[in-house]
Amino acid sequence: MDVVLVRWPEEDARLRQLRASGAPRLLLLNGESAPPELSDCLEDWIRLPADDRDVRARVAILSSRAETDHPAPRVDDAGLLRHRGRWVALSPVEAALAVTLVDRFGAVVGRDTLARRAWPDGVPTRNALDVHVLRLRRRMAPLGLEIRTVRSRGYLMQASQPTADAQ
Amino acid sequence: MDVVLVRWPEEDARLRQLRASGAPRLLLLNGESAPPELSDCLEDWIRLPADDRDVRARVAILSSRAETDHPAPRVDDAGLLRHRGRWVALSPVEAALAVTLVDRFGAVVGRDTLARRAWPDGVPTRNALDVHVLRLRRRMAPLGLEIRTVRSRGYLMQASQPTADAQ
DNA sequence: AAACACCGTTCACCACAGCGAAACAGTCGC
DNA sequence: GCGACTGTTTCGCTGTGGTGAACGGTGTTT
Repeated sequence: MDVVLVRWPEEDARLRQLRASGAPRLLLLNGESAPPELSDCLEDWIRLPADDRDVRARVAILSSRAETDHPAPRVDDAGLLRHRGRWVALSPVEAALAVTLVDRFGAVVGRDTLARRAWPDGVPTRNALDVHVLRLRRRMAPLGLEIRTVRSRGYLMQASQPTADAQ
Repeated sequence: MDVVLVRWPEEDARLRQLRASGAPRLLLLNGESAPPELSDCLEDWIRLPADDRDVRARVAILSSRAETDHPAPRVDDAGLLRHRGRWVALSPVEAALAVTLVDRFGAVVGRDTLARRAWPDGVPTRNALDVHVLRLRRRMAPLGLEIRTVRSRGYLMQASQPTADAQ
């Protein structure tokens, strides 16, 4: 994934956007500025002037973290679910569900919440949600995303990983 | 948490130990060495000679990551027991028990306290609590958490002791 | 020391509810 | 008409919570 270079503190507004979008970013410190407070593991900084190798090394680290760490997908305005450079097209109902799940990526979303977002005027059947979640699951799988069921509580979207559940 | 400073590449052996132990570490690059490949988010590097502010800033970042990366477990509002980036879903009864135990993480919680939290209107059977503690134990194990029994006192939740089978 | 009650662990079993998945059917747009 | 989208039914698996019972360790009583 591409790492965005940000002059700091000059481009502070742009930095906020990048943080919100989750893109990996490298802050380029000019001269005597105080070191920044990093928001997460997808952010790093380096003081200029710097060895070109060092800049490239930090960019490479951020890039690899963005690939393997906690990548947050997003649903664009055309209903495309994008994740790690790839995408799949979603149907309207699936997009509504995906938006809600991505919105709370990594956290549980109740079935009733999902149902209201997908069918504001009332859920057709008790099983309709299950079926659409099933279809969404199959669409998302190639992107390395999965929807985990939390029984009697709802669903949780996360990056596919063989963790957290064994017996 | 204390951040360990490592001269690199001189102290490579020591670095391996630190990586295995999970301690946060800052690599001090001497002169013209090529930048290292970082193993995780608890590792960072800086090229010497460096501004003292910069070293302190990177130490501070690593330290705060170490704090927030290995906190006590927590039970989120959906009944998920989260610990060190992983999670397991708990049933309602288990969640009630886990909340109480996490609340006093590392300290003993009396059986009566647990029973009242799980069944405010009275415990169904004499060994109902035991059975649910057993089930909770098995669910938590993959997270590296365990419940120790303190005879005639209650139970205590803590991180699993290393037992020859770890990852 | 043996017998005993107490406490906790673990297992097997059951009834029930939530959810998964397939298969089918109706609708809409190109 | 074809394919995509959606809704519905049905079947069955699995998680859940409660129960009884067997097992074992511990401290007390006789």
